[in-house]
Amino acid sequence: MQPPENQADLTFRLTRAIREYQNASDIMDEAFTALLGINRTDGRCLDIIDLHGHPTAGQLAAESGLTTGTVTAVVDRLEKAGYVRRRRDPGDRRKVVVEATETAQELGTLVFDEVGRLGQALMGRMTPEQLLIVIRFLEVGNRMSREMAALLSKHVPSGASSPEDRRERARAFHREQKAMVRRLEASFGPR
Amino acid sequence: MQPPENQADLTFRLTRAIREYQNASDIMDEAFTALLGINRTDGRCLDIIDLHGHPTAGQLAAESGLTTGTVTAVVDRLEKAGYVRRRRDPGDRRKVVVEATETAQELGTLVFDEVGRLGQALMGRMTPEQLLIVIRFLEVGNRMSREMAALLSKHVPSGASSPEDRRERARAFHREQKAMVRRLEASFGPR
DNA sequence: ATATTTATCTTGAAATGCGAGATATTTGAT
DNA sequence: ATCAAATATCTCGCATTTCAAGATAAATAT
Repeated sequence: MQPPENQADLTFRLTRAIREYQNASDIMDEAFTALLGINRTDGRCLDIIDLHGHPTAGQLAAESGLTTGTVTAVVDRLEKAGYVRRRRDPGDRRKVVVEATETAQELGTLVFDEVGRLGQALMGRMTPEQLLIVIRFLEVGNRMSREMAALLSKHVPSGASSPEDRRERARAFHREQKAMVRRLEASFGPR
Repeated sequence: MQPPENQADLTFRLTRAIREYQNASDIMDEAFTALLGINRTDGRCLDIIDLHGHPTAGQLAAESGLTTGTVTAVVDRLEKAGYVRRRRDPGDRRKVVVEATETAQELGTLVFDEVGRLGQALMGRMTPEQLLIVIRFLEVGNRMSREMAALLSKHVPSGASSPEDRRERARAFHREQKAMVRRLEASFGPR
């Protein structure tokens, strides 16, 4: 019985699976995007629209990291392709609400509902305890990433910047990060 | 004790955590990309370069879904920014091998090593059995996604296509997908 | 009532990506 | 050994996408 080595192997294997998860879902999204005949950015925005229900153009811009001008063009293209429509928000007529059409939803269902069913089948074979283990792992990981990203954003230069400045900023982030890591690690409880 | 409802809640919660995982890691990548002062595509390619060690330009094109001409421009920009360098493959002088510079690696380490440490700390608090549950879940999910994506790619039109054609293709995919789902579900074993 | 802020769209210019083709290298056939 | 065919990357003209400044309309604050 060699728990230390076994643990290390499993840790490595899990790290790898996590990293590959991102890649696998990217590939699926790309294929869907290609099926719809839209470009990568438009596909990303359509996913955001689906995930958020019916965001305003501004919300879409914020979520996607694109400028509002670009979002106008994205929505124009998606509207032309028949995948979204615009609606004025009745409570604030400055705002344009963007929603997915029935066409987009139908295609999404055709492509993703069986994946979803398969996922349900997989989860259906797991005990509540097992589900909770995975849930906790992912939820903690999500929280870690979000907090780290928020902190890192504070160190991003607002305009042009030299390589030396970037390195200094990365160092400053690293120092603050260590404090955050200590706090988060403490929240994990005893080892 | 209500196992059916509890199970459904947990399943929903896990589905949600999975979907949010993708978003969380995207946000972290975006922040890193912004710190480096490179655009989204260049950041994506730098990630591929890091993940694959030192891909050839052609491999980078295949992984990224970009044309080789575009990859040349991407590598030009990354090289100019000091994050990658080109090297001729001594065994085949047609091939250009692209590798990350020490600068890129240093910045990557500054930004990601503590996240990695935190991940290790989280995993260090889990038993081998718990690790295995998460590993299996992710590895099965990764396999599902990859196989689905490969099948879906076969239904992507090779050029311009009408909305009706896209719908038909999605339907055809759906039918073949069901057979695949049955096979994959059978591989999960008894419920 | 007026000034200020907010939300989206327009526009000119810059950046990015595609696709055809050029160039160099390697592989396969004779 | 020689030549044809295939492979790998880069070049180039053009198309598409994105940015940033500014315009317009609507909502909020004074």
